[in-house]
Parts: sequence; structure tokens; C-alpha cells
Amino acid sequence: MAKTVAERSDVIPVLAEIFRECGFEGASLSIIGEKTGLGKGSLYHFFPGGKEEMAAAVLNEIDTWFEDHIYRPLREVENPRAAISEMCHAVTDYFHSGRRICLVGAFALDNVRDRFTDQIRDYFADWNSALAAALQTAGHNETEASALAEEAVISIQGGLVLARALGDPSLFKRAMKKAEERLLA
Amino acid sequence: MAKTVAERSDVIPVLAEIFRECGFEGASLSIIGEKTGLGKGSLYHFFPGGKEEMAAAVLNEIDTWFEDHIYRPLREVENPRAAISEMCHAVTDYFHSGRRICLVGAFALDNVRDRFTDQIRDYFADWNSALAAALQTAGHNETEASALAEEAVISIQGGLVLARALGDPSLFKRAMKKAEERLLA
DNA sequence: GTCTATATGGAGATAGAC
DNA sequence: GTCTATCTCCATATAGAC
Repeated sequence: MAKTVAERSDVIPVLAEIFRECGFEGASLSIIGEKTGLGKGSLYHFFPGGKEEMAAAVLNEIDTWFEDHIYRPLREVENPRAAISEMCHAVTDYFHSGRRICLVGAFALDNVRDRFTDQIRDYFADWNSALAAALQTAGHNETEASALAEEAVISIQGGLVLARALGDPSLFKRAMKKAEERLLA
Repeated sequence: MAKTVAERSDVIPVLAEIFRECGFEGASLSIIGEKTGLGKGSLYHFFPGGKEEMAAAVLNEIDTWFEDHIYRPLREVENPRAAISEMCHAVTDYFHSGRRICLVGAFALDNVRDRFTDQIRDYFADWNSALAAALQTAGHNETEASALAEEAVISIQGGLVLARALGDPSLFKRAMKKAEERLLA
């Protein structure tokens, strides 16, 4: 982070990594200051609402990224099977093959859940419904499609939990491969 | 909690619920004092190591419970299919049909992970291996057995994440049912 | 927009009377 | 074994100079 002049938009990805590594409570302003290279003055200039606003901004950025790279392609596609396959690879990359956790999932299990209920719920609801839409386009009926979509998102989240817990990223890759197989079966 | 005399052993389940609800950092000593009915003096009498010792004791108690109610029955059984089915129902009950989260999973995604790495890893490793043992006894080869076991534990954890995130416990029940089907297929 | 200095609160933890 | 009083520290947040 350059000491000279910063923009809000390039602070957010740094914040995202800090929250992923340290959690919401663990991400103290001094750590944030250190890793962004910004003093408290600048941080409160960009985020007058403090840490809560920082986390909300991060969740928003995540939502935008998933909307652009995951959800929309699933909804708007001519070839849904290719889109599903693309999703699996994009997700594997996004989570660094299991070395990076899902911040939204982590927040869901944390007590900060109550402060971000809507953003957390929407993230998973949108993922489920976009994937179900692609599966319906691919020929499944509504019931099958939503069951399959739910299962896949469950496997992704569970895979991230176990990969982190066991210190074994390869577990996440196996989970993604299996999820892809089931979605395309 | 009776104000009169407490025992360490009956404080621990209360602590477990507090950590589940509030997370490690969110569980302040004042909240703990309030919900256990004990002053800091008593708490430090039972847990000289403070919050860290409290959490370690909780993780130990969880480990013992799973060893007794889940892992051992899976390993020692004549009828592995019945044991697997029992596991699914015990797990559903334990997590209150999806209304209760898994503290170990939550810790795995939190920054406290680093303080409890071993206990977290063992919890999932033991679960995987006990379930895989039952599956081998039931006739699967080693590779299949460990893949199926891993998948099931993944679904349980993912199911808990999504159920909490979406505020929909029924999602967890569906995930458990599906996991059971796969294990017994 | 950035910094430093500071206010204020609550955290974890300890001491010692009962 | 329990309590209350107290200590220290670091958290978030603010103020105001540059």
C-alpha cells in the first residue's frame, strides 16, 4: 500500500483479506492500519462508520464479485452445463484451492452474524437460486434443480471448513470435483 | 445455575453454549459471569488459565461426547449400517436439527483456530476415520470408505453453515437425510 | 487525505476479604 | 468457593493540526 494517496476502492480488498485471516473481532484497527499502511485518520475518513462499515463494504464487494463472475453467468447463459463447469473452476480459484476461507460463511458462524444478517442470507440465497436456474435450463425440474444447487453450495462451504480445520487444501479440491460431477451428471 | 456451590463440570456445558452463541472473542467474561451465575473469582478458580482454558475444556468435553456417542459406536460395531444410521440421528439431535452450530467448525474458521489447532484437527480427523471404519466394515474398500466418510462430514458442516446463514434449519435436516442415503446406498 | 494525540470504554485478569 | 474492588491494557473512536 503506497503511503502517498489511497482510494477507498483499493483499501477494500486488503480489508477483505484481513477479515478472512483475523475475523471481525480479531481485526483490530491497529492491524488494519498496519496492513493497509493507513492511519486511523484515513481509515475513518473512508469509513466514517468504523469497522462495521468496513466489513459491510467488504461484503458488498464480495457480493458484486460473485454477481459478476458467478451468478450472472449462471443465469444468462445459452450453455448452462458450460456455465456450471466454469463456476466450479472460478470458485476453486477464488478460494485459492481451499487455502482461503469464505468470509461470508465465517461470518455466518460468528456472532457478527446479527449485524450482517441480510448480506449473509442474500449471498447464499442468490448463489442457490442462480445455480438452480442454470440446472433448470439444463433440463432438471424445479425440485431437482434446487436440491442439486443446495447440495453443491453445501459441499463448497463444508469443504472449506474441513480443508481449513485439517490444514488440507486438497480436500477442498476433491469436494469441488465431486460437486461438479454431481451437477453435470 | 445455582448461586450456592458450583462444580467445574456443570459450568462447562454452559460455557459451550455461550461460545456457540457469541464466539470466542464475543464471549466476554461479563457475559460468562452473567450466564453461569458465577463471579470472576469463581471462574478463575475453576479455570486459572482464563478464557483460553475455558474454551479448551469445552473442546475437550465435545471430544469426549463425540468419542462416546459417535466415534466408538462406529468403530466397534457388528452392524455397521445400523451404527451409521444411528450416527445420523444422533448428529441431527446434537445440532438441534440445524438450529445449533458446530463450535469446532466455527473455531476452524475463526482466528482462534491457531490456539486450538490440534483439538480442531483431531475432531474432524477422528470423525472421518471412525466413519470410514464403519463403511469398510460394511463392505466398501478403503478408498471408497474414506471418500464417502469425508463427503458426509463435509455435508454436515456445510449444512450447518447454510442453515445458519439462511435462518433455515430444515436445510440441515435435508442435508442429513441425503448424507444418510449416500452412506447407506 | 493524512497524521498524531487523546478520550473513553470495556476487555481480561488479579488480590484479598469473607 | 465465592465475591467485590481494582489493575492494566488495548480496543474503538474523535479532534484537530498539517
